[in-house]
Amino acid sequence: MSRPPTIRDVAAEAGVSRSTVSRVLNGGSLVSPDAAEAVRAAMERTRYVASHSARSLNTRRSGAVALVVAEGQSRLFEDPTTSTLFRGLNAGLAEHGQTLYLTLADDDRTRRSLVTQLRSGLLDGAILTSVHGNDPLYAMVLEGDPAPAVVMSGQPLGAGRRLPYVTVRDRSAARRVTRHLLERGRRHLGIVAGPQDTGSGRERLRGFRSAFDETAAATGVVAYEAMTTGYSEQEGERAMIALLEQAPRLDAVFVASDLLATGALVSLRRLGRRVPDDVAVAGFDDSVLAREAQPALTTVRIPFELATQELVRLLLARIAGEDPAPVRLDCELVVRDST
Amino acid sequence: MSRPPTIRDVAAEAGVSRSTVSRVLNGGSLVSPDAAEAVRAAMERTRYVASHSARSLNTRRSGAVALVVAEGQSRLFEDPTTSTLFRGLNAGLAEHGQTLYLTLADDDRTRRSLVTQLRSGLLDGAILTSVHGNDPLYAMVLEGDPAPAVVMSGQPLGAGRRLPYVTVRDRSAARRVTRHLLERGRRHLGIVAGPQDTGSGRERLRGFRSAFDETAAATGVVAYEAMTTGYSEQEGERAMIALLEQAPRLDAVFVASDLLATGALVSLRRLGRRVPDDVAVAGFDDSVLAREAQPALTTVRIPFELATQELVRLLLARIAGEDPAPVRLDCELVVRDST
DNA sequence: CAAGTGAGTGGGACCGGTCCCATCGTAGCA
DNA sequence: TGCTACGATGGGACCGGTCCCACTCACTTG
Repeated sequence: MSRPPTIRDVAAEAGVSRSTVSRVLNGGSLVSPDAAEAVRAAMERTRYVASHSARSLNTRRSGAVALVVAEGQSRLFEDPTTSTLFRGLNAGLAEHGQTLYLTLADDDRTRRSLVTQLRSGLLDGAILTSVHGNDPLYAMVLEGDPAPAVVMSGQPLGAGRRLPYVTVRDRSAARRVTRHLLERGRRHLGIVAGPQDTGSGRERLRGFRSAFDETAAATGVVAYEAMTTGYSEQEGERAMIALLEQAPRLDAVFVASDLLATGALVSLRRLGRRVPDDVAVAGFDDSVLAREAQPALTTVRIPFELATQELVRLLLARIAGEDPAPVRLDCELVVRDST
Repeated sequence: MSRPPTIRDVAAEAGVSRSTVSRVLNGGSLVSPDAAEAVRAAMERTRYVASHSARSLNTRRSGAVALVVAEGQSRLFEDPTTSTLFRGLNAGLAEHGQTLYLTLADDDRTRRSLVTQLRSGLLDGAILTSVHGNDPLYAMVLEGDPAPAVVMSGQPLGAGRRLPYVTVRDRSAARRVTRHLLERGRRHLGIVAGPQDTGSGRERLRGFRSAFDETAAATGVVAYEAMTTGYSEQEGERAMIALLEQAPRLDAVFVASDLLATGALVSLRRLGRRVPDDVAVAGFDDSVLAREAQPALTTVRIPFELATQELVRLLLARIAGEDPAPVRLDCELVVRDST
């Protein structure tokens, strides 16, 4: 129960000065091999671990960043894409010596708390995800001089537009999916569009509409739309039912996420529609759900690996005080059994 | 882009000493109303936020703790119980001025990193969950003098037995569920038991067996068992199929979690068994899934609120250097439509 | 009226690192 | 051989708070 050893204890144990110990801790340049070895042995013996607060008081860096989920309703990680993002960022940031934490900012208390953590230096920065509309969080993290290092996963709306972000080209991907359904000869097209107060939700709907307007409207194809307020499986089930009530002859549907599409499949099965024979179904994300689905889902592959790398790059740049440009990534259509 | 204000700037602005500012920051006892007001106004004007590292260097407290998910395979929050735990702890800890982060410790790198964060003072403590078997993490967090403040959600096995923990009385709850199925007149009992390298998984199976041995074996009732290695929905689907192959005349099944049970329902539906007419199904947790399921699941209500409170209490006690006793909580059987 | 009391305040030391500068010793070079 | 250059090292100041102690001053009390 004695006090944990400090750098002075290690120095005494190794027979060198604290400066030398500090140098070993920070890469060991300008230290003789003998001294370095003596210090390492002393650290081992004393079970020394550097004090986080003392170090970060000088460096003005904590080495910790947060992935912030700004959405309250959701079951957090119900959607495997969030989980994928978390793991990817975790590994990517570790290479740069940063630790990643997941945290929630879905009400006034948690939002305030997050901003304080950023301003007080507990966190070096944050990556925002699942932000809806013009979330008050945007204004809060844009305030101050310097403003906290915050980047956005997905395209921000409202005040958040001033944040650096990484997104995929949702609109053009949605166009491609829609054209694919038309090429399959489908005539009664539907979309289960995601929440219209998120960038991806809006863009995917726009892409669907624009592909329809361009190539389909003239040829007598009809289109139907249903919206959701989130990306949960349950909402996918409900929206699919609503869509079929509106359009009983529906023969193809583009669903704005794989998780929503999983729900849509449940409803279709329950209502006795065969996929893809009666209704073709396409998703978005190419998450594990698309491969596991029965039948396997045609979907859009988001380049998660690349997106993660870019998010890490943007965040580190912001922490370094720079102002990086937003990133837009291309997606790939993955055709499977459901269309 | 000027330096953020320090306590000295605030003191100068308010015309008092930094001691007085510090007192206001820490509750404001022994400060005259005038001085307190002047300081508060100065903090407002300078947009002062106390440096986290400077503060925690003195207090030896960071005010941050982590909820650690030690399981690699899972989709993190697929199971809503983890999400519930996270939100509950978040709110409970906030009342004591602690922030909660979620973090992963499922491989060597992340385990080491966690322990360093605890020893360096970045984190004051941690709550472990989803730990399997005799995870190496146990040994790592038990080492040191003083050992880091770590408590366990769920009953630990292996070396972890020395950690304070909060668990429910899984065994007696499982007995109650099993007896309930028997009282419904079912004769071909099955269990989809959770992972046998977790405390809850083992205890729920033991409870099932003991209820069977006591009351059923003599009366010609038969029992079948299937195990899983995790608590995912997919494993529930697979285990249910395996169980039915082994026991086609099965007429009741106790599934060790609601998420597993959701999967079991999928398989039963696919195989044309009606619930509860052909097969009665009971789950565990009373998560949102149980209420949403078709039909609504009979299950065991875990007192989440109480469990969360107790976890907070145990963790704070550990942080304060105490050695609190483990906690075991009673559960309640909730009968719904599935049995 | 002197002494005691306690609220309110200020300042120095300190927490445990990092950073910068001064110093030392030796190898390299003219 | 003398001077320079540079690798290696030590020590003081400092990061921005908290803590403790000393001090003032008004007010109570014997």
